[in-house]
Amino acid sequence: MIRVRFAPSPTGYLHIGGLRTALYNYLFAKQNDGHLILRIEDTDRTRLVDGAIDNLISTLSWSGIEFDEGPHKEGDYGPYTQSERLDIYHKHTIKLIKSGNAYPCFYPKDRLEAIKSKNISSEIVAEYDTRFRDLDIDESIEKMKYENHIVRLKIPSKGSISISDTIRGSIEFDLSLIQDQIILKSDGFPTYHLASVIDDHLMNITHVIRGEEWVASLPKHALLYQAFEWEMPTFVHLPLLLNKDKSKLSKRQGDVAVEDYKLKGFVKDALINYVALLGWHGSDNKEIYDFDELIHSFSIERIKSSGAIFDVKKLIWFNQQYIKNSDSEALLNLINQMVPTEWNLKIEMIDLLKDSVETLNDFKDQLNSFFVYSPIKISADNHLFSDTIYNFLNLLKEALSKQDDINANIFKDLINNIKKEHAISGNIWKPIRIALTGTEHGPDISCYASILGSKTCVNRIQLFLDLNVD
RNA sequence: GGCCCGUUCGUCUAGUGGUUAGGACCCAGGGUUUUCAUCUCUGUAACAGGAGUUCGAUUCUCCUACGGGCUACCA
Repeated sequence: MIRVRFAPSPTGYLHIGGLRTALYNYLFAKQNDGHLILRIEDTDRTRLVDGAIDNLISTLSWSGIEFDEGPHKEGDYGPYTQSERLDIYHKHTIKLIKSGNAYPCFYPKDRLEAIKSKNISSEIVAEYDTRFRDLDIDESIEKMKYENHIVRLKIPSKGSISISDTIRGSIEFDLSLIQDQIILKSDGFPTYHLASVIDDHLMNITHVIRGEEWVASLPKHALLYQAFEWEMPTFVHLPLLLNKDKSKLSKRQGDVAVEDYKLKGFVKDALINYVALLGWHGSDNKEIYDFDELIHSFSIERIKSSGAIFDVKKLIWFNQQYIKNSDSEALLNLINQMVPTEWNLKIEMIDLLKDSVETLNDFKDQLNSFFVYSPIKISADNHLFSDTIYNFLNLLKEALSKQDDINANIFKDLINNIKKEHAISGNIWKPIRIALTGTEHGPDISCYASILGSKTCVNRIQLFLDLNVD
C-alpha cells in the first residue's frame, strides 16, 4: 500500500508551499487508495509555537486535506509526534554507534560554552570532533551515560553516492565534501535527518514527497538507510515556490500563510486549484480542476522540475471563477459568517454580486450599501446634478411610494415613464445610483433597487433630497 | 567559495527531431452594458547563449552564462 506523509514542524502557520506539498501527497495517496500520514517534526525545542499543531490541522482541514493517520487520528504507527518518540531515536542511535556508523562526541561543559560563545564555525567544530571518531565503542557508549555529548554520523571520507529522484533522475554526490552530520543533539533530541529517516522507515512510508530544499541532504539520508540496512523509499523532490524575485517563497515579500489568503476572502477550491498548478500541469490546456478531478488527473511524472513564482493575480482570477460558479446558497452561508449578524442577507443579493467580485471580502464591501446608507452631499459644480435631476428624483420618489412591490422591470418602466412624461433627457441613471446607494459604481441599479424594496428606495431618495435640496 | 538543481511569452505552462511554438493570467485596444465589473473579440509577447550530432534542432549531447537551493546541536 502507498503510504506518504506530510511532516511539518510546528513553528507557526501553514506556509503556502507546505500546502502544496501536503496537497501533492494527498492527491497521490488518494488516487492510489493509500494513506496520508501527518507527522509533527518538533525536534527543535527552541522554535516551538503554542497552538501551531492545532492550527496546522485545522487549516489543512479547511483546505480539504484530511489525514488517515496523525497525532489527531489514531493509526498503527504512532506516536506521530517526534518529541514522543525519543526512546526510539535513542535506541537506533546506539545501534548506529555499535555498528560503527556513528560516534558520540563528548563536550565538557566549558567546551560547550566556549563553542556557543565564541561562534566557532561548524566546520572547525566538526574537524575537532573527528578525534572522537575512532574511540572504543563500548567505552563511548558507557561514557554517554554521564557526559554531555552529541552524536555524529560517520560519513565515508571518499567515494561518491548516487541517489535517484523521481523528478530529477539520478543525482551524484561526492562524499568527501560532506562533514559528519550531527544526528543527535546535546539536548537529547535528534536532528531532522535521523528522525525523518527512522520515522519514514518505521511508518512504512513508500514515497517521500517533499520540497527541493532537501536534495542537498539526500546523501546523508541515503547513508543512514544504508547504515540501518533499510530499503529506501522513493524520493520525490518538489520544485520550490518562489517570490517575484525568484528567491524561495517567504514572508517579507507578501503573504505566505494559508490563513492570510483565507482571511482575504479566497475560497479553498481556488487556492487548491491554483497551488496544484504551480509545478504540475496536465497534458492539455485544462486549468480549472475541482478536487476530484485533481485526484484523478494528478501524476508525479508530470511534476515540473523548475521553480514557480507565486502570482496573486492569477490566484485572484481563479477565485473569481470559483465564486461566480458557486451555488449562491453556499456563498450566502460563507458570507453570513463574515458580516454583522444584523445584516439580513438575501439570496438575490448574492446572485446580483457574485459575477463581479474577486474575493469573499468584496461581497462584504459591496453588500454594505444594502444595509448602511448615508446620503452624499453633492457639490455645486457637479454637472451630473441639476434642478431637473433633483426634480426627477422627487418624481421617482412619488412614483415609488405608490408601489408596494417592485422588480427590476417595474423600476425601469417607472423611470422611463417619468422621463417621457416630463420630457427629461440626459444621464439620469448615475444620479439615481448615487442617490440610492451613495456610490458611483456598482451592480445593475434596477436589480439593486428591487432588492432594496420600494419603501427603502423612497426613504433613501428622501434623505438624499433633504441633504441636497433647500 | 564549494556541492547540487534548474532555464519556453512579464507570470503559470503545453508541445515536437521538420508546428504560423498552443493555452491561461497580466497588459493594450474594440464590442456589449444606463456606471464599474462581468461577458466577448482582437492584439503585444517566449524556446538564455555558444558549440556539436543531424538533411534539419526549441526538442538530443557538451560548454558557458544566469537564477535558485544547500552548506546549523533549523526544519
